[in-house]
Amino acid sequence: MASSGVRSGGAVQARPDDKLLLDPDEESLHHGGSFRTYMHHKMSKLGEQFEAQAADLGVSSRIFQGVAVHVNGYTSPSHQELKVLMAKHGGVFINYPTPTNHTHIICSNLTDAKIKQFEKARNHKPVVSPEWILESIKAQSLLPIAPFLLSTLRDIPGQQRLLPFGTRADVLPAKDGCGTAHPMAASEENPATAYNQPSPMGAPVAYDPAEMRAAQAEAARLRAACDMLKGAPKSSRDDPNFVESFFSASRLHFIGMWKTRLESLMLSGVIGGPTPNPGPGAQVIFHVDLDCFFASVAESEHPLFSGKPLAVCHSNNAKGTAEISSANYEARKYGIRAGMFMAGAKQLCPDLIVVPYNFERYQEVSEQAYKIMMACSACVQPLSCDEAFLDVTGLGDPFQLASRLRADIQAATGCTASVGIGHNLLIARLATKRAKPDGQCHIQEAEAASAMLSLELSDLPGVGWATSKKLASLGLQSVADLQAWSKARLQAELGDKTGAALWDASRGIDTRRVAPPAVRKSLGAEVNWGVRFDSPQDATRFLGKLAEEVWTRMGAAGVQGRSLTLKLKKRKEGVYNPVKFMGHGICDNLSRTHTFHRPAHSAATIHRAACDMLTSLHVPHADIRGIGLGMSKLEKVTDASHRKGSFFKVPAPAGSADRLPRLLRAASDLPGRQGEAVHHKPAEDLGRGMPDAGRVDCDASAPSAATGAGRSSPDPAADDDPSGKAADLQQLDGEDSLGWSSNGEGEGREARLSPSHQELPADHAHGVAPSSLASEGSGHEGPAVTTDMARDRRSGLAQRAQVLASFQGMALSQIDAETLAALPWDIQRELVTRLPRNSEAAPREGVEAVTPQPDPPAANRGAWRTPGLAQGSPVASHEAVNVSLRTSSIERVDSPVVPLPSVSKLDPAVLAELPWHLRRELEVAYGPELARQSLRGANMRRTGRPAGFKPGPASGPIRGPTRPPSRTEVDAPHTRGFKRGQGGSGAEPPLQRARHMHHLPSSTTVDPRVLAELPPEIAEEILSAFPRGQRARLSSAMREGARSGGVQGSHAAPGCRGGESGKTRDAPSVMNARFEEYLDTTTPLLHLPAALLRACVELGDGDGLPGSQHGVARDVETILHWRLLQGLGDDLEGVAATLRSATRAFSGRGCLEETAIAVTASIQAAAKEVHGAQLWLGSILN
DNA sequence: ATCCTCCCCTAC
DNA sequence: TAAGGTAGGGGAGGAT
Ligand SMILES: Nc1ccn([C@H]2C[C@H](O)[C@@H](COP(=O)(O)OP(=O)(O)OP(=O)(O)O)O2)c(=O)n1
Ligand SMILES: [Mg+2]
Ligand SMILES: [Mg+2]
Repeated sequence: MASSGVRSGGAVQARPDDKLLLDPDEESLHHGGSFRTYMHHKMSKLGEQFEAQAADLGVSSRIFQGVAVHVNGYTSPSHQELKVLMAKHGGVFINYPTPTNHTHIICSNLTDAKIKQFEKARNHKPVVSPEWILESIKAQSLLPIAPFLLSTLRDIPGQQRLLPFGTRADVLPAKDGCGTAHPMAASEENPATAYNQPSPMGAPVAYDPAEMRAAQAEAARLRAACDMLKGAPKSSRDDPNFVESFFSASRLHFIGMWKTRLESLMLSGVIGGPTPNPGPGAQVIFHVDLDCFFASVAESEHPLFSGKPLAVCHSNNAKGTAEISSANYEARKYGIRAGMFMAGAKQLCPDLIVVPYNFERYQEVSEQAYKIMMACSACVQPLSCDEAFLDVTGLGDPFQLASRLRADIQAATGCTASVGIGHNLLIARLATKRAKPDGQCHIQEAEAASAMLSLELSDLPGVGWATSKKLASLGLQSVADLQAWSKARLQAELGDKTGAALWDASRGIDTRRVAPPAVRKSLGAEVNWGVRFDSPQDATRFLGKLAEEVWTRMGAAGVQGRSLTLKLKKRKEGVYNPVKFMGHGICDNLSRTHTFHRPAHSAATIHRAACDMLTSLHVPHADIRGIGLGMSKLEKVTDASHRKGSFFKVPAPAGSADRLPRLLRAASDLPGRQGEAVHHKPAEDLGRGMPDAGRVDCDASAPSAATGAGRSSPDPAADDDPSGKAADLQQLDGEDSLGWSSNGEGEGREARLSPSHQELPADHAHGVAPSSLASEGSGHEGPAVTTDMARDRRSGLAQRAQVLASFQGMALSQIDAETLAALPWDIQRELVTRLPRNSEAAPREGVEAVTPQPDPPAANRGAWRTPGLAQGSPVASHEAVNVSLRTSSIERVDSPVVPLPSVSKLDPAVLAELPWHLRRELEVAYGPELARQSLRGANMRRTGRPAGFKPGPASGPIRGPTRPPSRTEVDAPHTRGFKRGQGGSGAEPPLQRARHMHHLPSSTTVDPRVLAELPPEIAEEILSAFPRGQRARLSSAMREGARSGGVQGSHAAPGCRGGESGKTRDAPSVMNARFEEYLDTTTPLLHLPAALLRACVELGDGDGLPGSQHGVARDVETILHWRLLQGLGDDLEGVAATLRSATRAFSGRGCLEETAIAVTASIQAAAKEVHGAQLWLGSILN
């Protein structure tokens, strides 16, 4: 199978962290490694093991006293055997070398890669063959190493790398299979690849003192000018906006969120989307990676730095625990690595130049590099901000292509990139290692197998510290060892997948193909630095921030989620002082997951569930060192409500035009403001459809059902899927949103934004608002300016807030791509992160390909094939890949947009009662500020609860004693619902607010047996809501599943649906019409009793239900709603009866009976409220 | 067998 | 002083 990297999961290793217990203050600082730099721990741990082993074995001599060997690569005798021999004879065996912990390197055969590796070591040690050990033992004394030195290194170190023709080993046809003979030596074409004098054996040359002083001064200036950490409070204790300020300065946050940003940029057209992979067969793969990316950016902007040891880091404190983010290759000669503490780095190189981060620039460079890569090949798989796979099969000579690519990247960005070339992803990736820095390397298929033998196990992608250790414990030290094991044995030891992946990887086998970024499966936010809580309320508050963050990101991504995970780091017993300043130190990691049976629908919902989980984990607040929230079981937001158009952006049809404004006015006490309606630009609107925004379908004949466009001419009878549900359901398991489609027809239909013909006003780049929708009082109660904006504020860039405000309420797709591209980086980022991709309300004008673009595949696939562009600038190349595309914008110019009042003007109570999709819309438009406002509403109303209702904890949604972890938790939430129904007759506030729309359960979650038990007309209604294929499947499953005859005959086969339903007329189409009606009920709040909805929500959230029962719970809810649709909404007893009958259907299968009973009671109790609720709502709305 | 939860591991 | 995030793969073990 695909051997995408080897991973070992589940293995409970003794982490380096765990053992520090030697040191009461956890890891000891003088080791100089970061928490992530396990090397030291690894080494001491193994040293201990060794000592124990030696003791066991009994030391038989002291021949190797004072000798510490590190065995490199495959040897004979084996790694393990040498280890034993050393142990027996008084030597030390070092698994993980540092410049100082060993005296000799033992090695059987030298490869280029190894030489390179040795060269990089600060003080290289003699490299000796294993015979030295064997012979010494034989002689019973330590023999001189001279005769055993490996010949290649016996001469002047580094000398053998000076190859003829003055070119680097990695760009030349080389003995080691590195490089492909090519007439155009890279050195000619690209000076960057020309040989650079390396300092021999990595011993750093002396630097010019004057230059060095100048460089240090420049670095100091940069650090002083960097306001990233200036004067900011530093922990959760003292910074109320800690989450924001932390993220804005976190490098790991930056690289972690990068993919999300790229995806959005692709969607928005700023960066073109990728195209399908060519079919099966031999492929040529590039792995492109910028050299020491962050450091390189600094070097390129300050040439003074080049050639001097440089690192990117927040702090220059030579005793500190700030982490190195990236070190240039000069610094690496000293052993400096990413992740290292500054203290350790300065120890290795006191003259290290330290520069601060420049995230804006990294983003720019990354984008430029991606544009160039996509111009090279349209088939690009992004891996990270500085790294991607390219499929360049059939695009010409790989070596030349790579040279060109690297040259272009360097020309455009000032940063060098290296390219690994191989016949599969694994080989390409390994080749990059050899190529670096600033080189390229082609490992030919024929030499791949032998190339593998020169690798360390940890060179295999996916083999990290724990896996190496595990393998070592199995006696596997080298790739050759690995190859000697059978796949079955590896699988038995390491698990099925891991074993197979290792087996493949050790042979250079990798069946993956360059692929589009997969649909995201989870989304989370966590903070494990600076987290210190003084009270449980602190923790709860913090969780609130995280909940908002997660909720906001979900909105930006257009997803909902059903599974929430809380992650906690709990200070380990006995560890009080993390070595790292404000770090988490040694912790136990805990997590708890909560599954909603329907997607969480507000920040408050998320917060509440999170608080419950926090409580249930029983971690004292003072012990919490890290905390995070993650959402999984994601679904694209395809709710029917979203296809109805947005109240806030759509030109309201006559008659209904004032509906929402009125609602909003009621909510905000603002006078109507239609007069100030904004006319935003008729820009290219790429994102029409909701989830598929990125896929700009040029095929004019393609039905736009998915985008809801078809609904403008509703003709239920004519359409088998009038409700559009089919489209929705398909989207749920839809491909991706980037326009990669695995069916190759994407060729020639690949659509990108054409550069706008409208000239962008120069001011745009300088932050002048493109629209007049500036919020009044954009001062402190202005638009939601979140997370990264905190930095801007501190920077005094208030202007940015205005720019952002001007985009408020717009969808990404509505913003002209050039406009977006011209904006400053962080504004772009903010927009891309915070705005919804699409305006659900966008007028449904067509997107037409101006030119059909019957591009020949090769041209479309890039490689600068486009005539006239062969020498073009990268930008030109990029444009060449674009397919001209224009969006006709009918009536857009005149579309009035309802202006949004400032958040603080919104009445939380009204917010709380809005149908969730409306609230969601507002939240997406406003950003997290609105979520906060909603939260206020929820809390406010909660405090107003009637006496007798069990109050929650003082300051937050934490509830009392929580459910036991495993079983019988089923009744906890239902009990809650029941109690609420009983006691909360009057003003009992809804914790979850009313929603009027519901997902139809996916057909796979509708149990046919349940359907079969239902009254025929209900079952029929439900069936009819599914698209034909699923309907057929369900109904046949239903017929088979139904044992008793009653329902059997009443459901016709798909073809003659309704024919036998016995119900006089064309039942389905009537029902469909009803369904349409339902969907068109834009303000169901007016029609459905709020209390009833609330009761549904009680059931709807299904807190804590075992996953297997969620589908059933959904069914119950769906049924309830169908009954409401049938006009039974006022007949509460009837609804309750329906529910009871559904309950009967479920009972005996051991689920939900209690739930249903509880909800029924709840509904009955709620009935009393209905009248009052209607009056209340009515008063609000009029 | 398959799913679910709670981890662990890896990569950037 | 200093910003140790994010997402996916995968295993163990229990529930169904
Ligand atoms: N532990 C890490 C690893 C990476 N990065 C950031 C800084 C890097 O510059 C960037 C890219 O990661 P790479 O692994 O590609 O490392 P470099 O590009 O710095 O070096 P190389 O030349 O080895 O690719 O990600 C980081 O901050 N911390
Ligand atoms: Mg890199
Ligand atoms: Mg990289």
